[in-house]
Amino acid sequence: MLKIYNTLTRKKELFQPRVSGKVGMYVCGMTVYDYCHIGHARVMVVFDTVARYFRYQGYELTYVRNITDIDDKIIQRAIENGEDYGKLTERFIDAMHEDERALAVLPPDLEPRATQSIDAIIAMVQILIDKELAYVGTNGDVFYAVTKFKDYGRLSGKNLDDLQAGERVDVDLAKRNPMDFVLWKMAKANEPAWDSPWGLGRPGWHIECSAMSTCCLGNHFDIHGGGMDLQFPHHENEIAQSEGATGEKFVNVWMHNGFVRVDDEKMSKSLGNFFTVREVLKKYRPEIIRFFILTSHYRSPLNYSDESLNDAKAGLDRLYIALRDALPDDKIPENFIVLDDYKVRFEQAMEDDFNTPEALAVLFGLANELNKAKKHKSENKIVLTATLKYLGGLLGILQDEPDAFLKGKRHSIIGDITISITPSTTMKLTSGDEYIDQQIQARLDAKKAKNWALADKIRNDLKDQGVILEDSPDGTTSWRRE
RNA sequence: GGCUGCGUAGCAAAAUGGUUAUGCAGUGGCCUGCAAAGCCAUCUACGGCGGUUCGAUUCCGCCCGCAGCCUCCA
Repeated sequence: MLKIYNTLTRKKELFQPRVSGKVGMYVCGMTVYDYCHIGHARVMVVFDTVARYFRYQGYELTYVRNITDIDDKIIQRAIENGEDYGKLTERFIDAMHEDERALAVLPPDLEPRATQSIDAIIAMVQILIDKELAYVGTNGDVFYAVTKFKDYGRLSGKNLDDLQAGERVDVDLAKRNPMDFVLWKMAKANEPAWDSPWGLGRPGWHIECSAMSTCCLGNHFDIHGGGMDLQFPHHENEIAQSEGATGEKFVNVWMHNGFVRVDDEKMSKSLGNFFTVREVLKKYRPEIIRFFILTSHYRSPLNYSDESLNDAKAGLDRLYIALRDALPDDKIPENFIVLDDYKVRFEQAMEDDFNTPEALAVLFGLANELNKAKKHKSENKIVLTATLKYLGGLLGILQDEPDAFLKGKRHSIIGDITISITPSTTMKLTSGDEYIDQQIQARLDAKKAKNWALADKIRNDLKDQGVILEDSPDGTTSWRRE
């Protein structure tokens, strides 16, 4: 029984798909004028995890995540760069897809772009004008008349009187009401523009999402997601546009993920306190970032710091160490069994509004059992390993070979350029590993000769290079990177 | 100012009206030549004040503190 917190009702609700066995989910994606930061990574990972879980539950999911590839910031950045805006957005779309692959985020089923949805946008604006929910302002821009939509403010718990009392809205003389928002914006000279009944221009941001979601999923669909900050005005405006245009209910469940913070402040471009995914990938491997994001509930704030990333690394190491040497060749048997009690606990956690921290606690419990089974040479270790890896897979983690993960460089071997590699290839063993094996052999010889001083020196030297040696009871030595 | 939400041990982070969260770190033990890893044990908690209750970290009220939104933002 899957329960999801619905922003619209501020309650956890039992999830009931509109059509039995099917789910339509739309998530507001990126505006592509710069590299993705960790906040964007959180949206991708959170909703990827949600999508994976729906599929695991047997739902036929259509997951749509749009791309905003035309807006003021894109135009401004293109001018600054002296670059064609289309070239600019192509570059950052490619970069986004690289980041996505690195984080083991499965691509959405559909990825509509605003610039490829202009016809649908114009059609929707026209309907809103016909229904007198929208009007052409004195400057030629088309605006939505907010007061004409009776439920305006319901999602964000605001009402128009309060908003106007806030007095933080620029007074735009072209609008009838300061809260009215733009649906179609007239183009200035040399700006990218599309022909429309109201003249050359481009769509407003909010109408893009209404048009694209409706195009892909129909007038009424199950889930709409995005960051907390989109609640108002973006999602509020989407409801006004879509319900205004179609006369139908727009979305059943609204899901909003919490922010990534730095020093207790929202990570954002405007504050300038953001870390891009590729920056962080220089220090930490992609799976560590994904694990870090999953350590907190998706609606809670997530504080970004080196300390928390190091903790994530340590936790993930523990899981991989448990998986290491659990099976003769690290291969899960073909017809493996998943231990039911762990599976049930894991599912209970996930079905309680996607409680990934709790789900991870189940994995740690499993790791503890597995370590004991290994110690006692119990055959149970096979089924425990299979279960741990299987449940980890549902979260998009623990799919690497344990040795590849543990011996992989702490930071990705990818420079600025080649992040477009899958997580497992980033873990490829490097040539320096032969040297490590030689040193381990030398140390084993020294140990045999009871030359502890030499043995310890070798171990300490390797430690200084970030390599940790671990002797096992059978006389062999394994190693991993710090 | 209005509207949301949050405040859990050294750090991170869940659940819960009475019973072990979990991870990292610390302490003691086992294991080890010594370590590391692992296993066992263990110390640190529920912002403050009231109320409801046999009993509240958990429900209610007030206060304090923090964050987000009210303008583009995941």
